[in-house]
Amino acid sequence: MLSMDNKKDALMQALYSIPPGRVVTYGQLAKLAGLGQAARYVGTALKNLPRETNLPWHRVINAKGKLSFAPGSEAYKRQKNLLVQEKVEFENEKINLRKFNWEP
DNA sequence: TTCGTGACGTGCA
DNA sequence: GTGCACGCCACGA
Repeated sequence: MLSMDNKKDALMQALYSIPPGRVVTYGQLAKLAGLGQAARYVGTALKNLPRETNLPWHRVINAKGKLSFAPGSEAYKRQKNLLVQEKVEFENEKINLRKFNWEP
């Protein structure tokens, strides 16, 4: 035991618990996974996820309520599309955390 | 072990 | 609202 992958595991579990139609920030997810202020690590971890994954990585946005991708990029459009499909609304390229932020 | 990097966050001008 | 500096954590060379 004593696996050092627990951080990633905890992160993946926290990620998997995010309900559809809701979003959480990188910092929030880090805290939920028990990683403290490791928002940057969350981004790095999600980056390593395969494109074809069952995990709702698209429900993770930054504290400003926006996507952490260059506007117009393929990745940006991909994430936005997935969120819109879940009824998450965009107000001028940004999400209203008051309405869509998930608080467990 | 030390150094640089990153899909980040918060405070302040 | 926008931009910048600094802080945080984990990771790989």
